[in-house]
Amino acid sequence: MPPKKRARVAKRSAKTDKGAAEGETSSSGGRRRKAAAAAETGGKEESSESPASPQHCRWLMKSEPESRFENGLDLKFGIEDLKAAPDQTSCWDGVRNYQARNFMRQMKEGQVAFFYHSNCKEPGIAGIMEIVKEAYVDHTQFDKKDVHYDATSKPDNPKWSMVDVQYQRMTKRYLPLSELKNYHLQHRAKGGPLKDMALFTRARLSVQPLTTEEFDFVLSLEDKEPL
DNA sequence: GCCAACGTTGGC
DNA sequence: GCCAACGTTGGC
Repeated sequence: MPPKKRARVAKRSAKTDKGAAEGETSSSGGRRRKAAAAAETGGKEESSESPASPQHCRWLMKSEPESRFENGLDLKFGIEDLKAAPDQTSCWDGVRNYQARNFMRQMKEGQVAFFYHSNCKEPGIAGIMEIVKEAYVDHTQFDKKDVHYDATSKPDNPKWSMVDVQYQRMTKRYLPLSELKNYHLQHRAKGGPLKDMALFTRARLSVQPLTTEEFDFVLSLEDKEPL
């Protein structure tokens, strides 16, 4: 991903878009590597089981809340940073993984997503945000100074997209990965809403879909004891 | 800091 | 189109 970075990570304030259009899949002419080309088409491998992708409406997006430097730039962007942004809104830039990008392209304004803290002391869900601007060109792919610069992407056919998200609220309590994992294992053994949760079945995906059942169950945990 | 899992690259 | 090598993600 980014020049050696995580595929998640958002940063700075949004509202700065201007990219307007963007569009689709752009599968350019065919010289792309096949894995990439396949991933880029989206639909297919992302839902290997269902020919017609389910149409997701809830999401989970990962970002690192603790400082970590790359090329002298801090990748830190936790929920507190989103909350502190102008209008509590930010673009979610820096995603450099096709599946994650494709999921972002499916996002609709008004949908909600969990803000997940990754690669930190205690990974887990910290809060909830709302998608306030649908997919448009991620400008950082063209910025040589940016950690997520992608020399292979050209302005006349951008590879990467981003969305804008707005802080909604913190969850009533932090929901640690360890707790979610306990439920996942439990549900996998005896059945339950988290049995196929992407956080565990596709651990490296930085932008992932949740079914409403998964989302509601996870959210119900904020009113329960830490387990 | 380690390293398993897995996505991407690129030779053939 | 296969697949080994390589690079990244992210928990622990």
